[in-house]
Amino acid sequence: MQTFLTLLREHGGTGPPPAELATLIGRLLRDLQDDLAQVQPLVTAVLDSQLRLHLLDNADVALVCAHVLEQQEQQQAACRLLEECRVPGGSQELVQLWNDIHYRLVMRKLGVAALTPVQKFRCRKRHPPPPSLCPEGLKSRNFPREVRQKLHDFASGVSTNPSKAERENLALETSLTTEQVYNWFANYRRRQRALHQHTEPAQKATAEDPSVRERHPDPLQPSGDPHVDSGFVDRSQWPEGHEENGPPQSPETTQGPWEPLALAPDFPGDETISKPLAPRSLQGGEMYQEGVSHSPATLPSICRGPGLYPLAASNDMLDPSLAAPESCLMSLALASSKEVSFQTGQLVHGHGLDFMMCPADTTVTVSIAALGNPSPTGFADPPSSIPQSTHLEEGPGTSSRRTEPQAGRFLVTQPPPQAPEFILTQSPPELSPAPSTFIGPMSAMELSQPLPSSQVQWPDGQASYDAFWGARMLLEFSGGSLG
DNA sequence: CCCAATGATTGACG
DNA sequence: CGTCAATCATTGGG
Repeated sequence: MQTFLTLLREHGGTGPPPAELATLIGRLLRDLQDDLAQVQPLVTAVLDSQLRLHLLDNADVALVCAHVLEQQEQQQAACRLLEECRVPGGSQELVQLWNDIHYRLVMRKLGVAALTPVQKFRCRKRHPPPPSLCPEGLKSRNFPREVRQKLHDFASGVSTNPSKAERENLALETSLTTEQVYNWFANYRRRQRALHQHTEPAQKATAEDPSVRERHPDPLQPSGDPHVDSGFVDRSQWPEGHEENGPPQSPETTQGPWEPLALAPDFPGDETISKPLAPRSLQGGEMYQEGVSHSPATLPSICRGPGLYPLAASNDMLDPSLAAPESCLMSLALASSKEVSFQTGQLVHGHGLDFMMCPADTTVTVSIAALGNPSPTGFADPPSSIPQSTHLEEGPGTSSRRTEPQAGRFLVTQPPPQAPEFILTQSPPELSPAPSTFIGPMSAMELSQPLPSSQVQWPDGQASYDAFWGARMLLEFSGGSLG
């Protein structure tokens, strides 16, 4: 102790270099910080030292010195100290101390013994810590917009109650922890329920469904197209959904197997459809129902016209969620076929499609863009080499967990050369388990049977593809009537 | 300053 | 262990 004091007073190139000295003093100050009587002379010596600025670059030194000053009611001096110290990388502790100092000042000014959380927040806003203490700036507590968008899309497109595997996938995609993903969905479900109990307490049949989207304009869905938002089907509605949740609701009730359309009240669902089923094309940049793993930022715009267009142009990421249980993907397909049957233009990707839920006599135009090279063994096999891409940003602390799901993950940077198109003209949607027969002209085919899931054939009839690795489908329904 | 939105935490429950 | 409800803390915007 005395040694340090003399060292500080008489430092003249003989002692250890300043950085080393700062480390030592920092350690000493830390050890003594609870003993004000002992630490005080040391702090004074540091602050009076010629090496003051060097020493204060040590986080421990700065912290204890500022703390001591603050305890001595020298808040201004403590703040000046924190402003002039240059701790490399900043320090959360120092930021906290900075805030505590200003809390104290505000408390004194207001004459109160404690601050409410909101008062603290205002104080932090009014007195932000110096940049040197937090070089990365203050980060928002809220998740980034893209992250929330992705979670929202999953909730509205796949499930509000994702399985553990799905949550883990989402966590990987969003750089959140699985716990954060879980919390998000829990909050989402809860708040959706609360919202509906307020907005439509009368409509019991539908109000109890937590999956229906809110009516308020969603800040995350600014497209203004209500079609976009209506594509929700809870996975548990379908036979594959094993994790039953929510109030039991028989699919065979008045609404049929389809979920009521929250945002399309014009379509009662069990009535013969009266609206023209004019096929609608996606406009450039228009939002469409999102697949499992694509955030809007990565979604390409679709231009429809004669012929087919690659639906993904660049750096599209395909992820392990495509290999998720069939139920997930089937639900998505079913949701789409249902929703899109009235609001065309749904974009889906997945392992396969099940059109059994389609309205009878519906002509379904399915445009498929393969993200990769079609092969006889699979729709589009993952590229052998994974091109580098900036899409997948490794978040801190996640790299270790990324290993095993990454097996099925690949990135696509090249649009497919040519995507085929075929037309399904579907007979009444009996749930016939009969295998489908594909008879089709060149680039279109007629289906006389419901298309079983996981089986779609290219028009050329060459091969059957059961894995849509990265395929995206644009479904356009027209001319059908509800049966 | 107020308020709504949002993420996290906690305890109860099956 | 997973879910829910209640509640807290934080935040952004009017």
